[in-house]
Amino acid sequence: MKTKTKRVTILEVAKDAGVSFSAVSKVLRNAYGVSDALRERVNTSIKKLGYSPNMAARGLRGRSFVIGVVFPDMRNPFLADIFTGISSALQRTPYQAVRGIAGHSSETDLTQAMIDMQMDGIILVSSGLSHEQLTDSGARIPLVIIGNRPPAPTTFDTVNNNDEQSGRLVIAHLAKQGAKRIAMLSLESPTAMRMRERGYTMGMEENGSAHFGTIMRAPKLSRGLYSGIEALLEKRPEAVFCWCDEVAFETISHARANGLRIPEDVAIVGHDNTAYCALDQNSLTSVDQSGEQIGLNATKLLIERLEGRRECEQILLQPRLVVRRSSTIHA
Amino acid sequence: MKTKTKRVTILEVAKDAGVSFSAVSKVLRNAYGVSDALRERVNTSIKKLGYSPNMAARGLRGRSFVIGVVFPDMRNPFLADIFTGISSALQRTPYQAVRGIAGHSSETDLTQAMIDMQMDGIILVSSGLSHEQLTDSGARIPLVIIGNRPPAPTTFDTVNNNDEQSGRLVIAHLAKQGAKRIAMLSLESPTAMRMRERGYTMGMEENGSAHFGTIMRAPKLSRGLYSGIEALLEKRPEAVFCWCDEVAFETISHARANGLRIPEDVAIVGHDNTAYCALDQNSLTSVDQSGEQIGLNATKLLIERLEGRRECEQILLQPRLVVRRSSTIHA
DNA sequence: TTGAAAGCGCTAACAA
DNA sequence: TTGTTAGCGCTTTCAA
Repeated sequence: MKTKTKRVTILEVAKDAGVSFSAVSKVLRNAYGVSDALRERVNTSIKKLGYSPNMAARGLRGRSFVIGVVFPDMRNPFLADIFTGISSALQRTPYQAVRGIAGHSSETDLTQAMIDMQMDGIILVSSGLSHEQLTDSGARIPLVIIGNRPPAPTTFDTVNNNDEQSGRLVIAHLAKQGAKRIAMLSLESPTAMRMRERGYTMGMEENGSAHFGTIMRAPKLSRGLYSGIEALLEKRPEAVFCWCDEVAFETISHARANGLRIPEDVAIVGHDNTAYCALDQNSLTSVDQSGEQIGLNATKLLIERLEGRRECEQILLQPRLVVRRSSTIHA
Repeated sequence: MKTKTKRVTILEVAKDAGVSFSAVSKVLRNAYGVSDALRERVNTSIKKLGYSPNMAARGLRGRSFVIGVVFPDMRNPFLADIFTGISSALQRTPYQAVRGIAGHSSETDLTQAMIDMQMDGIILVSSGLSHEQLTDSGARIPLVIIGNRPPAPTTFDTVNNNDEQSGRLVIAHLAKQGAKRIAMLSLESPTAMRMRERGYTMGMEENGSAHFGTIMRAPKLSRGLYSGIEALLEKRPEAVFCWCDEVAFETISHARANGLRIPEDVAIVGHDNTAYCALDQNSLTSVDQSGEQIGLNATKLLIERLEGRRECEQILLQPRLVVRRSSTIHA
């Protein structure tokens, strides 16, 4: 077995600086009662020896100053936006940098693993966990949930896009252009999707076309989606509202392959306004929910929690529609 | 400050099972000299109490059984493939699950942070670090580098796609269709790109069209790329070989926006064969370098290292070309 | 086959 | 203002 290279410890720094090792710890923690001279001396030694604190040891006693971020997968570029928000929010705080963590194991395992690694708090994105599981996790560690709206959280905070609003924005936009037969491609698990569907349904009702509505739900891993999209397109809807941009891109692909023109034969709208929407070959109308803002807010909430807040807080952000060619029926 | 919920420790398990706490530790580590009866009893208590070992404390003494994965960013879907490979490789080993970590801080900081968190080893993907920095890191912690081919590594292992081959495959394919003026859009930092460029150059020479070659390098964050692509397209090359699919998609977008037909006016080839290539609106010819295989191999190497191997190893994988409409000039 | 005891590197009372 | 002293939860000798 490989012998790990010996690290510089707080003890060696203390010896080098000619002080007690707890003095070094104090400097590290910005604790009270350290003279400038001592601080200076210690800092010099730290730099000289290239010391850096051992997080594991640190976490064993107090806080580790590391927060964990759990993503369902890495493939959705929208998640990257959220992470950007988290990163920049952390930069302005006295806290250590983020460590974003994604994995393939089950979310419960991952969350547990993070607790095991002494993370101070966790941000869970688009989790498929039940309300009960979330409540349980929240009782064990400070927790912020993104993209999931449980009825009445008691142990954790949430940050969400106003998904009803998303659905209504889309339907209003399409209805204004005269569309009636508007279908929706949704997703099975996260509760945020239920909200988006509700917005869609409300919109359809306001539009007086509820009768023409169809919601099709796909399982998370967009496998069986293919046949689903084909089947949906065969019904010749005037427009399709897709729960995320990736699915919308695929719908565009299928429509084209079947000789349908976009938006003349079928208008398509996505959600998240990810970078690819702007590409000429997609030119996809999409709902922008600012992942960066979401990440920013989630981090803010988590830090407040770590600092002592006990009551739960819920944040709801407003989306906006970015219109492009894919839904501009009458140009 | 929030008081953390008390965790179940090894001590409580010991009490519950009526054994010494070191006996529990032995069961946990599958150490020698534990009777089946004792093991049984301890395991029952572990399940009953829902105990799970504290990684930080464990890492303080021995191995943490956690390995870190550093990605340059989250936006390239090819990186997700690599992560898939790493995950599945770890599933078959006696080692703990992976924790993939991505961040915005500098790579050196991240690597350091991982060492601080007691990770046993690190996989660095598409790192921009210098050979010296890599050598230094490799001396401190078991290290595997992906997508970077330093001349003669002495402290770490590498797994790479045969990037020269990638370049040659593309040029051969285009040359066979009569193309001469083939441009390449490359990237500044990682050395893997230098290899890919070399393959391109060699291909152009074999094709007798070295004279017509142009390599344009973009900085990592595809910002200034836009104007670059425009400028490149204005020279009206017959084909453009892009260092990755994302850039190829953007090139397609610009070409279309400028009224160029693909592939009649300009053929386009990408690299990585990511999922979007197959979409009808892209139908992008691309080099497949199997991220999953790369991740798998990297993990294998890292585990070998952790188990004691001292000599460095280099693995080179062969790419293959997946032809689609974007480069089928004569259909 | 089991258990006792000594740390790993650090934080956070407490004493000096 | 500084240093002393307990641990945090675990691994790993070494005795019993």
